[in-house]
Amino acid sequence: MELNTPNKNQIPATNPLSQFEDSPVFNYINNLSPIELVKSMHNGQAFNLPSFASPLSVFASPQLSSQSDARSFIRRYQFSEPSKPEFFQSKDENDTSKGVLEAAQLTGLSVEQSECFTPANSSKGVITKLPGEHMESAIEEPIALKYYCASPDDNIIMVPLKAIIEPEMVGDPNERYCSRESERYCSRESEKDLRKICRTGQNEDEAGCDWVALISDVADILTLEPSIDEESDEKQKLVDSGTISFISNVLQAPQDNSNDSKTPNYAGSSQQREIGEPGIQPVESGEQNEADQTPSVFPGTLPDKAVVNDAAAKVDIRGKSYQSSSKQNKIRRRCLVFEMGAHKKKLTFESSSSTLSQSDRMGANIEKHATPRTDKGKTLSALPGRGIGLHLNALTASSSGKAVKIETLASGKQEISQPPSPAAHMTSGSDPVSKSLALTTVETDFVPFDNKDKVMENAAKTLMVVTEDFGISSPKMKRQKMEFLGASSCKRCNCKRSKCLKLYCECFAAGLYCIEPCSCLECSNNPAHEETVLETRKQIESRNPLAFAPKVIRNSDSVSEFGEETNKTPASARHKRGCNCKKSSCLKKYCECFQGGVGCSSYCRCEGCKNTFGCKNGVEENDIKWEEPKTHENTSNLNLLDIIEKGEDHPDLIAPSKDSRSPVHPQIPFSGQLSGSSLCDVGPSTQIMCRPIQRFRTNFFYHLPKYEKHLQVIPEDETPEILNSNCLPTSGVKSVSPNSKRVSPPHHGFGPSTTWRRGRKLILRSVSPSTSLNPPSEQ
DNA sequence: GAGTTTGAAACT
DNA sequence: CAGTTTCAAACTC
Repeated sequence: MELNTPNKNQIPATNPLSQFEDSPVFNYINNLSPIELVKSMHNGQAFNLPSFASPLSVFASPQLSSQSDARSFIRRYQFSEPSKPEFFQSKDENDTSKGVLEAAQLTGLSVEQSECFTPANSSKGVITKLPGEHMESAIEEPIALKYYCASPDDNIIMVPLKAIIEPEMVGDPNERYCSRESERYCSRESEKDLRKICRTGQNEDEAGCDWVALISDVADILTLEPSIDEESDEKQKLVDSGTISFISNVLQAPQDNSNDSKTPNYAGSSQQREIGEPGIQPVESGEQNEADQTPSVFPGTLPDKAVVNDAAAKVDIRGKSYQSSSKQNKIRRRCLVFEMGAHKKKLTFESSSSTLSQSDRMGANIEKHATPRTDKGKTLSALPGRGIGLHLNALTASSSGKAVKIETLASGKQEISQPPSPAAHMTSGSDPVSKSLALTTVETDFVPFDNKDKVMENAAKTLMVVTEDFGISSPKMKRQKMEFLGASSCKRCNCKRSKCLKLYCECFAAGLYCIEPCSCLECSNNPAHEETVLETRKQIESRNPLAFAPKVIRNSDSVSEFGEETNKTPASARHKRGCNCKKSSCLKKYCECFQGGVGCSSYCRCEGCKNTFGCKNGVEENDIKWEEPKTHENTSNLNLLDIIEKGEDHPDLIAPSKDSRSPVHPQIPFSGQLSGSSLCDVGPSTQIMCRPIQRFRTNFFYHLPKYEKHLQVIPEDETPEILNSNCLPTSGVKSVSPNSKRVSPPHHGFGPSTTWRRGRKLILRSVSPSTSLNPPSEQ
């Protein structure tokens, strides 16, 4: 602590007072009318060198390390002004500083700002009122601003999240003492507060909203983080676990993390880099704490990540080789089709945020963050002719589903249950498992594509740990866990000869690049062969515009509100082309209809069909007792079918069938399991975006077969205008294949993104130039 | 995990 | 477009 004193003295000494006046802090203060007068009077005094030294030396924490000097200085510098008057009154500065404080106290905000620059305080100040340029930043980069704010030196100071979501906590006097100790205390408090918030947020819509926002923001940070990760893949993993840990920590009981300033975790290092102070500890320091990282995730890692982003950039500027760009390139891109990005994201978010419940909002938020980020998205979105679509679907969605499912199991109620609602799931605050799972699910959204896989695996592992911790270790559970693990990796192909460039390949068919978990040989379905992939895809689409379209379509007329039963009929959905099963009786996953959880239809040419999901001869499901598989011959009763399907004009608008039958269906292909491919299978190229949160929110689909899971509520009447404009005419295009099989209209390459409104899921689409708008010319 | 079965996709 | 081949997932043991 003694060492710090010289530094702080020296540093300010090198800075002319004029610099202080130009500093953001002053700008900010200037904006505070009460302060303005005082400031003009005492600039020099308030920031003269001696004033910095004394207080700090008194309160400096013994734990201070040289590495944190930079940060210390900044913070000191920030809070020295206000703190001095109250606690270090000395000299003539007193009057000035005090005056500042008093003036500041005239307004709550002023007080917060003027008082010690604790993270909480500062954060609030920043969020509430940002001076000049920072205000702009606030608009453009709210996330960043929430976690750090500019220091006088234009450096970034980490700001705990507490104030952001729970401003009232700022008032804690304890946090206003700006010694090192108190600072650390504040950090801990912030962490606690955040956890607290997370808990309380589950019960409070408003709080929940904030919480969601927080998580979303965190997601942003976390998502971005990998791109600037300077360390190796090993560290990448660390990050992944860290993200999970973060979520876990948020929900778990408060834990101490007193090493905020001392522990050179992400925060410390990044901050220091950011500040660019000598003695800054390299990132390596963060590694030393791999184990500690989890506990410190909150006060440190989170904000750090935010800082790191900037830091990395700045560091690069400074000539340090942190390889941020190369890291970005390292991120594997898996999607073949990409999200449109901001527009869609915004659209989704907005539409969902207005009327949705907390969970809805959460989903929306998460969704919002899940979509467009990652360099992958950036890179690929630029690809011409690519549709808009995010195909993490399977991964995220399925994993979510798994999470939910397992959670239910954890509760010991039923293996494949239908949680009341995602919200309920999230708000069942008393259940740690739920929390953990829920967050795990949510958290997956924060991760970039390939990281998602890793994260999901981590999440799955975490889930396993959690479930085991709670005594959930039955063989069945273990199996489910393993399934979950499998699902976490989304699609995995095992192609040997197709080079993963044919529809045989599930990854390719799903619009995904193959990833490590795949066991394919001579795989060309990777970013390295991007052109080949796209070209091949184009060829396939030219041959069959529906090749990448969802395999299961639903009749729009059956779409209804969630609560309605109108669309619970399997017959309301059908396989795009119908199956051609001969031996499986359409009772195995060989059958795409069965796999998709839909009944065989007149489109099918199956023999000995026993598909109990529906009747291709037009028998309404209502007439079917699903517990008793009903056998029916493949009678191509087109007339009846036409009647039944006259609403098929919206093949891709699928009601979320809160299908009650599927859950009890004796032959549900998935029996609660969500194969990693589930989503992708259905709509890969359909580009239906089933994000984790969506899955999470639509957990009632978990029991549904993979296809059906893809086809969730997309009420046409509620389809956003922007979407409607892109949607097929409601009149629908019924196309008939040469073999008398009706073909669903092409999806126009719309990469639907989904959102929720009034409890229903909307799929937002964007036009993909690559997909033909012409009626499908089914083979 | 190896082998078989199955049916979609691809090819002719 | 029907028939055949190829292919990889699903399934069985």
